[in-house]
Amino acid sequence: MMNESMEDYLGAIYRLRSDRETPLPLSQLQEFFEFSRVSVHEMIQKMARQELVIYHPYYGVTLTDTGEKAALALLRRHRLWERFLTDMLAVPWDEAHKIACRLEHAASEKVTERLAGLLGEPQECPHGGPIPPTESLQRGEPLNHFKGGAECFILRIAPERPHVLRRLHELGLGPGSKIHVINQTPTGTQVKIGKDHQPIHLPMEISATVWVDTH
Amino acid sequence: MMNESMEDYLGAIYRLRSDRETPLPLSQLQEFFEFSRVSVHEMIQKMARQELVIYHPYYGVTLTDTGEKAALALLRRHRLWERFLTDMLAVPWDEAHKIACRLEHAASEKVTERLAGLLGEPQECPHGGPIPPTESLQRGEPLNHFKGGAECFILRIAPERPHVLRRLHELGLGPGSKIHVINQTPTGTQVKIGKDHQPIHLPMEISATVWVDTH
DNA sequence: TAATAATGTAAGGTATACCTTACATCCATA
DNA sequence: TATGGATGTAAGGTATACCTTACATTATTA
Repeated sequence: MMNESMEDYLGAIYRLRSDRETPLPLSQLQEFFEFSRVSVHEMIQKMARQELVIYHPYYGVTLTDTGEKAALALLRRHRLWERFLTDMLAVPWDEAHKIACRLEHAASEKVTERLAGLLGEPQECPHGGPIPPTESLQRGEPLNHFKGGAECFILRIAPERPHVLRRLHELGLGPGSKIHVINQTPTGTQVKIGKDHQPIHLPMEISATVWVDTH
Repeated sequence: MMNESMEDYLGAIYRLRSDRETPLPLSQLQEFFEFSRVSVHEMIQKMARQELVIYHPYYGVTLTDTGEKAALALLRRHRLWERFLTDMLAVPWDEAHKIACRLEHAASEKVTERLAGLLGEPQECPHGGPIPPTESLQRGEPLNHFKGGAECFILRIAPERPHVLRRLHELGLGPGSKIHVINQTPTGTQVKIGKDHQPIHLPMEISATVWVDTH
C-alpha cells in the first residue's frame, strides 16, 4: 500500500507546504524532486486515490488526516534517526539528514519509540526542527517573511536540500545563529552575519528555507 | 550498480553456501527467496556479468573476490545493526534479524564503523555469528553433521529464517544452549534438550542451520 | 479580451524485478 | 544407454516509477 516513493512524497508535501490549508502546487514537488511534471502528476493521482492527499487541479495538494498522520510519523522517524546519528555516532548535522532519509523507511513503530527512549525523548532534531507529535507547537517564520526587527535567530532549516545545507555550512549558519536583517528584496534577503560588517545577499532559495524568530 | 535486490542475493549466497569452493545450486536460492527458477537465473546472470559471482551452469554459483568482499561488508553491517537493536533497543534477537535486513542496506561505511565503535567493536551478532572481517575464524559445524560426542553447544543459527527462529524460540534454544545428540537420521537429528528426558526430532531444515561445537 | 504562461493529460517508452508457460538440455541412475 | 528429474532459457506478461513528446485546458496579465 505504502512504499518508499510515496513516503518521500508525503514527507515533501508536509515540509514544503506553507500551512495546513493552502494547497501545495505540484510545481513545487516537481522542482524539489527534479522529476517531470507528468511523473509528479501520476503519483499525486495515485495518492489521491488512496486518500492520502486531496488534489485540487491547478492549485495543488493538501494532506488528508490519514496523509498527515503518516507524514508526521515519518518525520518523527526521520528526526529521531538524525539525532541518533549526530548524538551517538557524531555524524555532522548536514550529512545526518541524507542518511536519515534512508533509515526513516526502515524502522517500525516499536523500534522508533525505543530509539526515542534511548535518546531521552528529544524534542528537536539537529536542524532545530520539532520532533512530532509536537510539530503543532512550531515557532517562527521563514527568513524571507521576517519583518519583525533587525535581529533574529535561526530556529531550523526546512526543507533540507543538499546545496542549501552546504551553503549554510560555508556561511557558518545553523540553528541558533544570530542574523541581522537589513531588508527584504524581491530576490531574497540582505543580511549581516557574525562579525562581518559587509551585507550579504541570501537568495530566496535559502532565505525561504531558514526559519527564524526574535528569540 | 548495486541495489537492494542484489545485496540480498549476495547475502543469501554467502550464508547458504557450504564452503568457499563448492558452488551453491540455484535451487537453494530459489527455495530461500521463494522466487521462480527463471527469476533467480536472470539475477544470477546479471550478477555474473557484473563479476560479483561466477556461474557454473548445472552446478551453481560461487562468489568472486569482489562479490565476497561486498557480501562480507553487508554481513558486517547486518550483524552490527542486530547488536544495536538487541543491546541498545532491547529488541528480541529473533526480531532483530528482520529489522536489520532493512537497515543493512541503508548505512554507509562510515556510519557502520562508528556504529561498531559505539557498540564496543563486538565480535559476534546476537545469534552468535562472527561479525566480519573475522568470519574466517569460523568455528563449528551444522548440527546435522555433528558426529563428535553426545554433547554440543549452539554457536550460531545460520541462515536465519523466520519459522526456524520461531521454532528454536519455542524450544528455548539459542546460542550457548546445550544439546544432547542421540543420533543422526536421514530426516534430521534426534536430540535431548534441557531437563527433558524425552528425545526430540529436529527436522533437517532446522538441524542444518544450527551450528554447534563441543565447547 | 486576447495572448501567454502554467498546468493537466494522453500516448508511448525505459529499466527493474518479479511472474508463468513451454520447451530444451544436461545429469544421474536404474 | 535410455530415461526421468533437475536445470537452463526463450517468449511474453505484470507492476512500479520514472521518462519524453505532444496537445489540451485553465489561470493570469497585458
